[in-house]
Amino acid sequence: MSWDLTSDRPIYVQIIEQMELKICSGVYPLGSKLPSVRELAREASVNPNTMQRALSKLEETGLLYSVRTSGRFVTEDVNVIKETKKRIAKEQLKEFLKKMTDLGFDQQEILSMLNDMAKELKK
Amino acid sequence: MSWDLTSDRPIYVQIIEQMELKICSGVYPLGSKLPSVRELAREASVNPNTMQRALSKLEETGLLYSVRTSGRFVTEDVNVIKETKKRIAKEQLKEFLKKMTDLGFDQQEILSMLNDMAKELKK
DNA sequence: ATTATTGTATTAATCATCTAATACAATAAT
DNA sequence: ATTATTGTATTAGATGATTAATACAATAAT
Repeated sequence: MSWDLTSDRPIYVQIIEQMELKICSGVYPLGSKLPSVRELAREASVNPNTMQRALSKLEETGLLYSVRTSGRFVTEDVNVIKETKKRIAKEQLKEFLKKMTDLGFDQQEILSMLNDMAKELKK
Repeated sequence: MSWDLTSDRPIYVQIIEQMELKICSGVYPLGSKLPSVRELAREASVNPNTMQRALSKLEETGLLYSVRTSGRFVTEDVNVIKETKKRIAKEQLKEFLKKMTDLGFDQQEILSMLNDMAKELKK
């Protein structure tokens, strides 16, 4: 498991987002058991409290649930995951389009640049 | 002039990015004089020190320059602006594509969703 | 000449995040 | 029964961003 906590945003927020991504993409499968808070904290090289904070937030949105003394699990509800995926995608699209149009690019230019970049990344 | 400083990133970083955007898109034209540090701070509802910090960073990248006691100006070098615009666009494209592919979308899906969102925003 | 405005620097206080060090209760594992 | 592991809670300290309150030097405006 890899963690990239190098951005200028709060660490616990970065953890939330990357955990969401891992769940949506199946790195942590539906209903599967997560490593313990302490283990995850070790993995990510953060304080257990920080990891705990992120995980608690993820329970509020229904993506995780915890069984006291047994462990923490990914939701078994496919819908929650689908909705999360949709929500994130929409956020990303909106943010990206706003920034690019603010920069002065029109839709055609954006699509063209996107194709170029996709090609470049495929290499 | 409008400022959106509501994200979870450091305020001075948000200012830097929005200032870059305003310069690249011509809100602050080539060679034009900016409002004073104090005035900009008032506009953005931040402490003058915070604004000063952001502006100093923008000088390091050559986008602004200051003439002591006279004021602060946008660079007259078109190239600097062009390069900045290119740099930001590339960053955005890369970040966006990574997140979307991490989420599990393929290129075709991404393009399709982008078109949908563009239509929706145009309304 | 005087005044106001400019960018800049300094120091202290405040606030949120993060770390650190524990502790507790519940229960699975032994 | 005992032990180890689980999630959770609490308190204190460290760090960095932000605000606050000034101060200074240079010069444009008057």
